[in-house]
Amino acid sequence: MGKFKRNFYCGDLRPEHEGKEVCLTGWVQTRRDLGGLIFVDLRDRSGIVQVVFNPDQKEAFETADKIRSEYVIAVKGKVCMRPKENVNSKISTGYIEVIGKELEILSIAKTPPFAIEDNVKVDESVRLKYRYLDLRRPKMQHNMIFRSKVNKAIRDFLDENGFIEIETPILTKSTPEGARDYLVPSRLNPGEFYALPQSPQLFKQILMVAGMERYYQIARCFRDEDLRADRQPEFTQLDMEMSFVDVEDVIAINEKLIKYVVEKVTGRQVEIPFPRMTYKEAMEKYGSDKPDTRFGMEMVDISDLVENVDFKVFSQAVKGGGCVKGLTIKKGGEIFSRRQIDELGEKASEFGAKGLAWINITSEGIKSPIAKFFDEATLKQIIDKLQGETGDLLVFVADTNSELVMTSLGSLRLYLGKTLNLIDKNKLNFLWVTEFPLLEYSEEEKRFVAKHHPFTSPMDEDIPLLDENPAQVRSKAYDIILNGTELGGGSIRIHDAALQEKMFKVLGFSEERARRNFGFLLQAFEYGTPPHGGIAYGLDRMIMLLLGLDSIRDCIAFPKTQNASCLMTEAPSEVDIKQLNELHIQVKK
RNA sequence: GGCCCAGUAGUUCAGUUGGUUAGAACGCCAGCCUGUCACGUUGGAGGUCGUGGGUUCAAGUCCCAUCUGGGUCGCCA
Repeated sequence: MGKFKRNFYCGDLRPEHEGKEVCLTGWVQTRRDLGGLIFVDLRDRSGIVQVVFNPDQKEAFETADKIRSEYVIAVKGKVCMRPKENVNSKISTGYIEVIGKELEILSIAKTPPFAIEDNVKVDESVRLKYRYLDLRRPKMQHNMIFRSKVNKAIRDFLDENGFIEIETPILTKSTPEGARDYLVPSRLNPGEFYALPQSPQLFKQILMVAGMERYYQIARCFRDEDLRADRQPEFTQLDMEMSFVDVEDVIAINEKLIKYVVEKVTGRQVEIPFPRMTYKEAMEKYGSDKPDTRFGMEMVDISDLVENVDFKVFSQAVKGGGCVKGLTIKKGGEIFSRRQIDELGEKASEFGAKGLAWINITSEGIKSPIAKFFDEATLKQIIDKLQGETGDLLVFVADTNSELVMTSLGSLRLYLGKTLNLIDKNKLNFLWVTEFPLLEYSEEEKRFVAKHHPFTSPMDEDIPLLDENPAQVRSKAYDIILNGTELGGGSIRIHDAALQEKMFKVLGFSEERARRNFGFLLQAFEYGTPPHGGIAYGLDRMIMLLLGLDSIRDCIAFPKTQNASCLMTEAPSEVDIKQLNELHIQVKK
């Protein structure tokens, strides 16, 4: 440290500090050299204040002549009111300025590749390479501070509610099912590997067996899958687990948690309880298991109306076990030209639909390539069911595969919501989606796989279906959705060893394989297991949404690129042959 | 693995049907300037046009391959 000790932050200075001798430290934002007078905007974490140097203080003035952008300096000076005509109302310290008396350069700086200011137009790869400069920008500092506050609020609430923060291993056991593991070779055990955790799932359940009752952790998780704007290979979960609870208990405490955290960090009011929707309802109305309820335009099923019409695309879809669903685009007929309606059809194809039928309700009557297939009464029934009015455009997807109808039309709904600006960005729409299917059939593996994970409990009344119709079994799983994004999900777990073994059997695990992969859990369950359940949130994603960011990378200090590399450290990189030898690893070239 | 977009000065971009010495803005450097805060003003420096190959008398521009960054589908229990 230099000669002076900081006693004030730049951004904190106000008229009330007039006359105070202060010592400031920070980075030079800009220097404005007027010849006989030098202005320096000094920046620290708190903000910016203007420091003036004039030739009366010869030594300081001469030093001020030398400083440049991003030099690190210490300034001793006096807080003065600015003359009225020189007030800068754009900055919070604009009524005052500091008359510099002494100046010390603590560190010189190369010219940065981009200006340290918000809204700077610079490619993200440049920002990532010089992340330490990017993080100096006020917006990024705000994001990091916000994130820290979220963490603190979470810890405060959970601590207050009897949760214990427990760390679980990073070097752990590879498990099949789910995402690809990151592997770590073992030096002491040739040919064997640890895996980095995809989540602390098994450990938190074991902690329940261990009698911890209420656990949480802000845990780093790793998944070796392709990246997205909201997906990083290493990410942070808020992980929770509770004993002696059912679905309602988990939901209740989590609503309180979210209310507490969001109100604490954003000041915005959150109404609880949150709305709920079953998986079935979500799929049928929104074509998604994470519906964005910030706008309407719900899907309407017209299968019953068109089962026997002449239009074979519709009737055969229904008869073949599928369905026909439609959306009402309010004033869509006025918004979209014929050509744009065709483009909408192309969009629908991209989303997997075989085609897009449409009915345009114009003031001159119905315009539609399919209307001729319906008698007057049926047409009226369809329009009535979709609450179509003059000017509206009704669009339909039909298929023998109901799920395809729902997901493609659901994607089209989202696309329309975005392009037609139907989404109110100021809303915070929390939503629970419940009663997820326990299993789904994997065409790739020719067997049932767990929709959530293999430890999720079936709903009690559906347990008998496990044998006869596994696809019908609903689970005690729930997702928490915010504005159409999955914030987190969890479930009540199976705590009965026999049921767990049955579950493995349905999943096609041999007893041997179940033992090999999860033996420790099954064994633990034999020693007195409380009913338990929990949830895990994608914390980065939650922070991204609360900050209104487009990318998760903007709330992670050192994120990775789409190639899962770090442009600053240049990881991953090749390693010394000596290291490989110690790890008993040979690289295939 | 598929599809789409981008890559030209430190940064953000322009660059015509292929044709002279590749431009602009901001930034940077130097001079002048005592009330600036997007300081002003005068002058100056700065380019393997992502990389490799090809077509051509001639390539930033056309073709092929490849690398990098971003978006997206698959994938993400």
